[in-house]
Amino acid sequence: MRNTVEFKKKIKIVLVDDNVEHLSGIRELVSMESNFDVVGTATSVNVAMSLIKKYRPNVVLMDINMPEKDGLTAIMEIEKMDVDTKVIALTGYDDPDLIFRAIKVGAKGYILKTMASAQLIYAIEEVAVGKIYLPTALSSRFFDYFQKSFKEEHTVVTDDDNLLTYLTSREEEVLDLLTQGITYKGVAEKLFISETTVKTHVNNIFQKLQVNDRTQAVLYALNNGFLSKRKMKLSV
Amino acid sequence: MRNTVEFKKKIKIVLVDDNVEHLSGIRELVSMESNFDVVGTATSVNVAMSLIKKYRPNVVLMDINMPEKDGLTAIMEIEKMDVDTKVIALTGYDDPDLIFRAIKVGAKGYILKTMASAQLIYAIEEVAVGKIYLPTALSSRFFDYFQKSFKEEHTVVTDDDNLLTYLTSREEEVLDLLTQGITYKGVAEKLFISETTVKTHVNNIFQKLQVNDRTQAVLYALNNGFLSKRKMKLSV
DNA sequence: GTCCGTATTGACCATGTGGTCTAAATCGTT
DNA sequence: AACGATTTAGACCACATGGTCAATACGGAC
Repeated sequence: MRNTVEFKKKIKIVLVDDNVEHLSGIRELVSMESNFDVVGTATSVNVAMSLIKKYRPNVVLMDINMPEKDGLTAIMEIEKMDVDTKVIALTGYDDPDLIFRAIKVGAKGYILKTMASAQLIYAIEEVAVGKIYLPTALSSRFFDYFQKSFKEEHTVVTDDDNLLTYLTSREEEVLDLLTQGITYKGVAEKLFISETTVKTHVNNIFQKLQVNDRTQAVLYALNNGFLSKRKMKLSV
Repeated sequence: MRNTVEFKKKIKIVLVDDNVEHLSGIRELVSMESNFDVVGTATSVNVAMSLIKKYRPNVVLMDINMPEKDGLTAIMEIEKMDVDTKVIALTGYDDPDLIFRAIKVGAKGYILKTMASAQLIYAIEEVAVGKIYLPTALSSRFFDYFQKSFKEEHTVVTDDDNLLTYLTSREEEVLDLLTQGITYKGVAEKLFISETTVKTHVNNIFQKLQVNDRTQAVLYALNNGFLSKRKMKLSV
């Protein structure tokens, strides 16, 4: 298994950590692998970015507990560069929110500093070939967090006393057009009905949604998952 | 290890699959475990729901490739019941979108029918004790999909030609109030300026956002991450 | 000091919008 | 056949909204 790797190019790595001792520690550890090539190290995000632009490494090990310029925004910037450089987040804390945000901004791996060195090596190898690596302990934290954040969104949208449910289908059509910023006249033309009729519908919508102008109606619709409804019917 | 389990209560399981043969196959498989107790099986979501309400199982194995009432909506409903019943999605396909949606609606596990039976047993045990179980192969699919969907959102919001950037800070304040559905008079009172001034600001906003009424302005603001901006400054 | 951008305010007017009342045609239900 | 809900439509009115022009005041930039 390891032999096949020998034939490939070495994995180019850049290390980023504001703590110099950590940096050399990690460097020593990573350098022990014969197919790893540490092309640069940095103690600040700014230096790291220029290193990355220069060497185009395969993998960046990024400490995300740095002051000044935050490690997360650094990951975002690297992602925005749209190059083939993968970032593994490195930190001391297994805070679910931090894990979630790191993955969200594009980290391809997340390793705790307390984890065994073998795990770090393995993560680098996996990430280098395009996979995403999250230790099981961390991935379950991630999933928990993910589901919770979605459950909150749900309870808001799926609320039983959602006034949108009182709308008739025609009123929904009209509201749909209102949420696109269309005037009475525009709606009337689209639905092939008179402007007066549109006004009647709109007034009924206001009554049912307990608002008194179109902006509030649109806001209510958007905040209560009006757009999500038709999506649900097709895809969930 | 297994001995400690013996002292605990058995894990109550409900199986749901529209294919009767699959159903009996899974039942046979699951029943072999001494600490599993299959309290019911169903070939339709409706029957399944009443079984779940009746027996309050610890785990539900749910085939999500069923016609008529979809398995995913079934999971949503179970979640909405807010009971301590965990659902493991069971399917033949490792479609990333399907995996993502299943987890999104609250599935605590996702197993392919082609996977080894030992994996299913393990998944049930893990999920029963409150963990989330996704085989590595599937979790990497999930993460890929997750990051892609977020990357798309990003590119929209971070768009360079975002007209919102042309607004002055005062105009942003006014727009902020507009996105809450407040009238000229209301805005004037909140900002301690005259109604006329508000109108001027609003007109300038329309010019800059290239729209011609407040609804469209609000929609533009919402669609281009106006609200997300202040959040970002604090939390990313 | 002068210029430019921003914030402020007033006046005027056309039109869009919201509120209310009435009423006809249609459709499904009882 | 009768009823209720929905969809359609007109009339009328008050007021909010959007468009335009002009003017003052303040701050920073050159």
